[in-house]
Amino acid sequence: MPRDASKTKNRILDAAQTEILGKGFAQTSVDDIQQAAEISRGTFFYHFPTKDDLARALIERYAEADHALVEGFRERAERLATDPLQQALIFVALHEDLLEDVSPEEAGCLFASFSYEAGVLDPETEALIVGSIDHWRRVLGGKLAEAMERHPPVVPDADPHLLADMAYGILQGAFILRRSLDDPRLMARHIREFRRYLELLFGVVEATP
Amino acid sequence: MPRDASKTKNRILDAAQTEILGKGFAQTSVDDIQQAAEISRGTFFYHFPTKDDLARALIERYAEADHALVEGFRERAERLATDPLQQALIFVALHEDLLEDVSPEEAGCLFASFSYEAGVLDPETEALIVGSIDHWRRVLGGKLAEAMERHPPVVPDADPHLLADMAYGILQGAFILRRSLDDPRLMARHIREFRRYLELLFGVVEATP
DNA sequence: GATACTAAACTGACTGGTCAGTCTAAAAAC
DNA sequence: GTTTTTAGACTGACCAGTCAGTTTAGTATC
Repeated sequence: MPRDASKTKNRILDAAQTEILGKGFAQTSVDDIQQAAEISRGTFFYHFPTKDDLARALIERYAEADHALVEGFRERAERLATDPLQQALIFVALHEDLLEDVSPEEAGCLFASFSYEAGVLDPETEALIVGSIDHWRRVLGGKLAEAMERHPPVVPDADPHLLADMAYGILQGAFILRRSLDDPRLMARHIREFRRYLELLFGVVEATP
Repeated sequence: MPRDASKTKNRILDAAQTEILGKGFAQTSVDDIQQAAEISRGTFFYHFPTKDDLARALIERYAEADHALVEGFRERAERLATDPLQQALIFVALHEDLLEDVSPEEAGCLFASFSYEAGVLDPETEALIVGSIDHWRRVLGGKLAEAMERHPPVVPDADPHLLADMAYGILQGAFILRRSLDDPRLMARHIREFRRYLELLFGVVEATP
């Protein structure tokens, strides 16, 4: 009996996401989203009782996709190598591949966008973001911790989880830089540079002084 | 009541900055700012014809302060050491000191905040942000380039400007993480980790495999 | 007498949100 | 196999509130 509701709902979410990544949540009106999604104003509120509900749905979808992506990367890394250090390096390299050639519009993390607009989200959704970021950090941090057990780093007191945080930061910074800089490849190179650090830290590349 | 206009103007700017860093520009109303600054509505518009003018003034002030800070750090680094590598390391370490014990409210960069709210600023102000970010990158990148001439890095094709970008990212990422994480010292440790990378890259610390 | 401010009322555009009603497609009744 | 029913999907005009910005009339300070 019904028309395909989920299709429309996803169109709304898609439109909202690009709009919000560009302008921020508060500055994106329901009208903006409605026009971008090419649906009527009423349809928007049919699917999302309030604008805040949209925000929550967006974050939930984003968090799910993020989780799937990270787990996918982890699995691929574990399939491609048995050594945890190699797995960590592959995990990072997969991010590199993903971020080759990102347009300025695509460049951006919904989590970061909302983190600069505090107070919009209810505590549970806020917690979802924190959990999602944490998941990423734990996966990479965990692999690095395993790696350190087998391959002692060339400096004594290296902290695997601090390294993961650093990588997270490089990712976020790259998003911001991508918006003002022209080079579409820069993001991947930033991550590449981090990978090089790991290689150096674990003595994968020979130091040639 | 008082006659000192610049004092009031600065109070408005101060209030606006903390408010905007917390909630974002669009979500911060003139009333919010006016109440936080404890001035009347009329006074706000006496000093800033439009809300956008406030945004511009804020960015200009922030960019100036940023410039002064970076140049100050550069000068101190150049005073404390003659070797460009040591200067670069000190330059980074000074950031570390600055970011010891940052509260979640303070954690944030106005440039990043506005970068996720595109369309608010006029092109000139936008350019000011880009220029400001670029200045930071050029100072660190330049020092690292000098350093590489004197001290060849242990890996062959290290790019000093890419390294500076990475550092910028770590800084930005640390701001975002600081908002959801409890540890006030984390930011400094993130930067410290980057410094360690530089030391490793330039062979300042001995690799002990 | 000019500058710096206050207090409050006001305007108009725009915002999130509502609602009475229309459309669509499939199931039920004949 | 045509007609009727039904319920979810969708529409767009409309409402009430909020926002940036204006105006006005007045006070305090130098």
